[in-house]
This record gives sequence, C-alpha cells and structure tokens, in this order.
Amino acid sequence: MDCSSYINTSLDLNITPYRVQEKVPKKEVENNFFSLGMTNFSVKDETIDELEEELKRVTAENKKLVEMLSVVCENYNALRSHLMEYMSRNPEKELSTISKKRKSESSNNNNNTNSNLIGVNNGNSESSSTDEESCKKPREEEVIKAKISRAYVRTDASDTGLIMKDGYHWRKYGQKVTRDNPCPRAYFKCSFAPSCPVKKKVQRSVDDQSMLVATYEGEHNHPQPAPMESTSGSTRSVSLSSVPSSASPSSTAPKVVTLGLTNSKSSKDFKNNEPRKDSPKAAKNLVEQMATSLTTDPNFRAALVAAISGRLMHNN
DNA sequence: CGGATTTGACCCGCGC
DNA sequence: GCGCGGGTCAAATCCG
Repeated sequence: MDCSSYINTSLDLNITPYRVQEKVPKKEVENNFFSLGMTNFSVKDETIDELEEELKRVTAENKKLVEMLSVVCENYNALRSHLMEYMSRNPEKELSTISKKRKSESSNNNNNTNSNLIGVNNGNSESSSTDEESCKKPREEEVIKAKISRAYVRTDASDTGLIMKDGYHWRKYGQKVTRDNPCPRAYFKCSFAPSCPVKKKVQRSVDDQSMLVATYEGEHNHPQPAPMESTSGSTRSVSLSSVPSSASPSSTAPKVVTLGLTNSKSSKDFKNNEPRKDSPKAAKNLVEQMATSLTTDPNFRAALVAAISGRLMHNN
C-alpha cells in the first residue's frame, strides 16, 4: 500500500476553492459565503479580513498536517518494506505461522482480515504472490483467482443471517462449517443470469463476529440488476478491500468522496462536476456532505489521529 | 405452486 | 492408500 497517493487524493482538507479566489474582489467573496448558506456571517470588511486571515492560517495548518501525514506514511512504508524484507529472509518462520493447508484461500481470508480492515488493498498482490508459491500448474483457476475480491460488511450483532444484499441476485447452494472458523460459511451463486459464473462465499470474521467477509469469485457477464431497496435501506456498510479487474460488483463499491480540493486536478474536476450556479441550498448540502464524509470516514480519522499523535510525540 | 433455502451426502485435492 | 477438509450437489423443506 502506498498511502501517499491516498493522502493526495482523499485527505486534503483544503480550502483552495477560496484560495483561488483570493484575487477576487471582496464583494464576490461575500457572495460566495452567502451562496454557502452562511448567512450569519457579517459582511463587514473587517470580518472578511479576519476570515481571510483565518483561512490562511487554516490553510497553512492543513499544509502542515498533510506534510506530517506524508512523513508518517513514508515511515510506514519503510517499516513495511523492512518487514517484507525480513519475512523474505525468514520464509520458514512465516510458513510455520500459516496453516498447513496449501490451499491458500481460506487461510488468506483470515490472515489478511486485519490488514484489510485498515484499508490495505491486497487482493491482487496476495493472489499473485501466494499463487505463485502454491500453485505450480498454470490453470484456469489462476485466471479465476485473479478475479477474486473481498467485501467486508458490518452487521448488527443480533443479525445471525449471512445474507448480504449487494445489488445482485444470489442463490445459496451450500453451507459449511470450516475448521478455522466456528461460524458457518455460506456459498452463493449469481442467479440473475443462468450462465453467470460468479460465486461468493460469506462468512463471519473470526476476530469480529459482527463483520461479514464476502469473497467474490469471477466476473459478472451481465449488467447489474435494478437496484434493490434493501441495498440502501440496510444498516450494513459494504467496503471492498480489493478491486480486481472489474470483477467486483459495482454496487458493493464504497461511496467514494474525493476531498482533495487542494489537489489541482481534483479540484478542477470538482469544479467541472459541480455547476457554478449552485443554489445556496445545494451548496449547503455539499458542504454538509463533505463535513459528514470527513467525520464519518474511519480512514480519515485514523490518519488524522496518527498524524496528530505523531506530531505530539515529535514535540515531546 | 414455484422459487429459495437447508442440509446431509458426495466429490476431489492435498498431506501424511 | 487413507483421512481430512473445503466445495458442490440435490432431495427435502420452507415460504410467499
């Protein structure tokens, strides 16, 4: 995982749209604030000056935070490469910790659960690395394995079912209690199209019983059916941990909210996607949506905590 | 009544 | 060759 790109695209808390308008006459700045629904602001020049100063200060702070996050991520990547190096030097130790079973599918599920939960995208790399070791015969299976993706769904603790609504129609054809997990694993086939080869396995995580782990195998050869009401109505939130070659059902992809407004490219796209003649209500909704996205994104919060704690430790 | 789900039996690959 | 375990099949059952 290279989290620097993540920072650039998702973590930029920025305010550049306003910075861009620094040369804009103050009257227009006022209008922009009005258009954002902040009608409580005074329109006096002093207030605007104060706001601009505050804006600069926050911008500088944001810049520092981004730099700190970059450092943290660099350190993380360095540590990770060290770990990889160490593990490659001591393969026997690594192998001893893994299940004896050569068939890596189930063990991968569990060994990678934690890393996936913190946003490590290992779907493709994992299958390529382990398959090279375990499967010496190049067969069709490898092609299928290359299209394996995983989704994690948090459910209510009381929810004992393994039904996971993701927009496709699935027919359950089996259930099995596996050795490494007391919770039964359910097997589903895509029933929307008779010829669709996609299968999925759903099992509760060993570590977190409220977490459903769905493994998708194959690629849908049909368009996604009409959206189901339960997809959005459910309290479950689906997040794909790996995104291999369009194999993952699009409906399960997490809602992506790009926050990189200081990023020139993304902010440009942002502007292109949003009509300039926003109504105040729409602008307000947009701001609220951005704020909600920031505050509810666990990755963002984790990164922020890491950055702040790192800063504090650095100062101490 | 038809489609979906359940569940025991069976198949197959792998390790010993 | 045998046992184990994951994956699949298919008859029985459930449910709208």
